[in-house]
Amino acid sequence: MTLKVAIVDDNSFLIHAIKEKLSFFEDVAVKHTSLNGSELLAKLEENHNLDIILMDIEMPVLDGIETTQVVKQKYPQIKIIMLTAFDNDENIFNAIKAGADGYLLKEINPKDLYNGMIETLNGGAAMNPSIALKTLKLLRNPLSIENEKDKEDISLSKREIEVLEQLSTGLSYTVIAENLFLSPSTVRKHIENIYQKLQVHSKIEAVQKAKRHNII
Amino acid sequence: MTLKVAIVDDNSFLIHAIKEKLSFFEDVAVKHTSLNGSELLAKLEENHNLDIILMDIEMPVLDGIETTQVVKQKYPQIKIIMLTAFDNDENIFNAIKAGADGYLLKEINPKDLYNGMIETLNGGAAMNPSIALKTLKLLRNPLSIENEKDKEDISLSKREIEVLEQLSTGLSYTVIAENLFLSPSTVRKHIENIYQKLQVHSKIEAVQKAKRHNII
DNA sequence: ACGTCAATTGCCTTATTGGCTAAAATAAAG
DNA sequence: CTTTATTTTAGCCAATAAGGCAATTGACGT
Repeated sequence: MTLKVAIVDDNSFLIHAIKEKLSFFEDVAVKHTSLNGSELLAKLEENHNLDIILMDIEMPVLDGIETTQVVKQKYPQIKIIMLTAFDNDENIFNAIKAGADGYLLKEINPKDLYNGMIETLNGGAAMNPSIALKTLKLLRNPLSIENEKDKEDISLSKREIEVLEQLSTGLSYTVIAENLFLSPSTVRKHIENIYQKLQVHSKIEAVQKAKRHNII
Repeated sequence: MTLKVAIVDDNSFLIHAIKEKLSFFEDVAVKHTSLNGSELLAKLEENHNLDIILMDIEMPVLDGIETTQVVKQKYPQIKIIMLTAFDNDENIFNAIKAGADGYLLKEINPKDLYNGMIETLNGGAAMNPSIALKTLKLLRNPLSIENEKDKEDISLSKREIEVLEQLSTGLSYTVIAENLFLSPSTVRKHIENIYQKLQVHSKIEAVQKAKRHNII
């Protein structure tokens, strides 16, 4: 069974270098490469039969963090390993939050890269030791996590937040209606509006997005 | 320059096994071994000229976590790698908090153990990929750190966890089926079984329970 | 008084979900 | 090579969710 890989990097020389490293391994097939996140997403729309994406972070149009977020949302089964030149804390943490399954540095040798990919496929995480240390530090220092520039301002009304709170516990429309002394129709309308504002289309997405934005 | 190592483990057979693994490497010298934390601390009082301590967690008298804390307090320059049979989240997190520089599993092969030690000495962190994954999960989901104690043993199959992962991003049955190259019926059956095992009756509840139990 | 906006409710239609039963194909274990 | 567990598929049915459209109420500020 060959390993289906995609590479995303705005530097075509580096793409070539990575392909070179992977060329040593018979069971690795580079399906396609992209110069930025949007290009990758377009290709995934066509065909998402991939095992691993090797992703750069600094890219124009759509960077590696945002791309990771989108890909993980739509195709959680595809493993994503960040493969980047820099290893500053913010990048690392954001990549992890976005759902990256590993974080390696570009100067990695072919064998380690291959091993990392295999281990990731087998349900582990590929990590450069220096990166691993940073994650340990982040864990020791939970304060450093709380956090940065985020969030477009999403303004939900008081009532909408109440509904969202109930939603987050897994209750059905009718039960929420009973709890808040409303008609089911009202609850549904509120939820409809919440979906609008959060730009989502289901309970789970709404709850998760709200949690990420600290609304609930 | 030889690497000065100490081993702490209450099982003398395992100490022997570790020494065996290290014996392949010329530049590694096992300075002394101890059967528990207090014994180690006593030896360090005499002489703390050490590079690395390989430390078990489960030990009588003074366990690996507490010992790590004390050693790191008194001799922060000594690197400590937890070398243990178990990899439950609580142990990992506590070891990290205590100041461990790495976390490996006992079934590790000699070469990886050696590499891990070298990388730790060079300012990185030694980490088993499965452990690395757990640290990532802990970072993504800081809440799961607290609620570690109360986990009834929930055993989901590999496939069920995959499905659950997809569920957690808010995808519908049909999309999950597409992503995993399954029929929607299969996905639905898996989800049904997941609900059984988790004792829940909806997507949201399943995802939340799974998160709390650090399954995803 | 007027416009705006949050909150409220209803109806209709389609899509998705959850529960139940049944069974075949694989994979893992002994 | 059986036994066992996992993975796979399907069809049926009731309940729930989601999206669109229309409309009423009350509070707020200008």
